[in-house]
Amino acid sequence: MSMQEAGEKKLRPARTNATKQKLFEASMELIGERGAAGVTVDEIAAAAGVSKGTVYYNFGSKSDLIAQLLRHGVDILLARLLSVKDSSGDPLAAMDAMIGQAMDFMAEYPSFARLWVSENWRTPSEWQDTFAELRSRLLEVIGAAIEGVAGQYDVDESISRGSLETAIFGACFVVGLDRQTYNPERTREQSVAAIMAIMRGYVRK
Amino acid sequence: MSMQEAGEKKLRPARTNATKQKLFEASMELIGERGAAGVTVDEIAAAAGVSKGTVYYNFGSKSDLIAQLLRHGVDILLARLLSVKDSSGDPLAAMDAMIGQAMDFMAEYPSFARLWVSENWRTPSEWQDTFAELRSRLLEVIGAAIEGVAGQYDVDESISRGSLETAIFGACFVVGLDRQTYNPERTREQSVAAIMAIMRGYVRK
DNA sequence: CTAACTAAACTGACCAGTCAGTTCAAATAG
DNA sequence: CTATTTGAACTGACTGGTCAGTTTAGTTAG
Repeated sequence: MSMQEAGEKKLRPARTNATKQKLFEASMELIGERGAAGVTVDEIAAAAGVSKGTVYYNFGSKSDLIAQLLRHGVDILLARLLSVKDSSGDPLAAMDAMIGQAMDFMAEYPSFARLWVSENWRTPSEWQDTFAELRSRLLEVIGAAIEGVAGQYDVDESISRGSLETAIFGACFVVGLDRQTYNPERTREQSVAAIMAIMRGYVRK
Repeated sequence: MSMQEAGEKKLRPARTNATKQKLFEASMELIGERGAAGVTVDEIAAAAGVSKGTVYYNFGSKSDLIAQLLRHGVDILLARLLSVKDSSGDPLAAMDAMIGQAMDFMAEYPSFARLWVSENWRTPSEWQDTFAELRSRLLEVIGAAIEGVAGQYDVDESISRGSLETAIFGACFVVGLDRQTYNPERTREQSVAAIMAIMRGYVRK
């Protein structure tokens, strides 16, 4: 479950980046399992094989660690979504590929997905602004993909673009998590197909 | 935000039921906002206008309170979903009505929805079994509605029933919560339409 | 040499759960 | 009709423990 660099944080002493990486991995795992409030800084430090002081040397606070964790995860997800090139020229196929990427991400970083759905709709929350920003970055990408479909197919304009984005975005998280938690036998393709039903219902018959 | 009786718990001294009700309402609100781990029993007691001891008199533990809270909420949601009578004879219309009921529920009890998505995919969790049971009760109802559609329309059999249930179920929560948190201007109808796109993509053109 | 890290002790706030005691409405007795 | 008893419902101070964050003096690696 390695979270390779996605955000290229300026070149700082190698040790620091390695340490931050270990802390990201450890805290992602623990927080995904037991929730942000349910995990102690001592546990995170221990799981990362690092002392507590190091956590505070690298991050200002537990809250700050989690905020950076959220950005880190979204950077990775975004990179994957953007890696989808619409080579075939069919925007529906591109959409399919993107949802596939999302499913892979959920399977690889289920803890991130759990953290996201656990804290995303909390109000007020310490990470409200972080979530708002990250959410809109993600919805932008999905919105562009829908835009692509709308440009090349006859679509049901009575369906609001925003609600559609939300439904797809949300379905990716929920279907991905449900697969991991309750239905491990479900295949990636089945999951993608179910979510793609939204798009097929969006384009006119 | 009153949670009227849904489960008709045997006739017990009036005071206790009233107290439990107040505790349900108060804890639903607080836990929905700050998460199960982020709320103290003292706060819940204070918000319900009751002493801490009363919480422990009525519930065995904080954990037990939350488990009962989950059941309580699901009872209400189930009652609403089941209130949809397929009077028109069109299973797609029935589906539409059910999703509408779900949207109303999410708007009325957003805190329940937040609690659900916050804790549902935690593993291991104190409420794992509770969630598994409640989840299957809910999916059963949605599954029956899909069954109805499949019986009367030509449907894309390549889409797995289970994944479809999950996608719709999850989309209801996510779209409902997103509306409340980020897009209050979105109408109930827009939300229902977006989710119904899944169903329209499921039936053959 | 110095930034990164360690180890361990410490502070102050917070919190789940307990328990001895109080309230009061309804039942029973006189 | 009044006095007494009962017990379910409730109270809130208290206990034992936890945890975020700080500090400090020393160690390691680049």
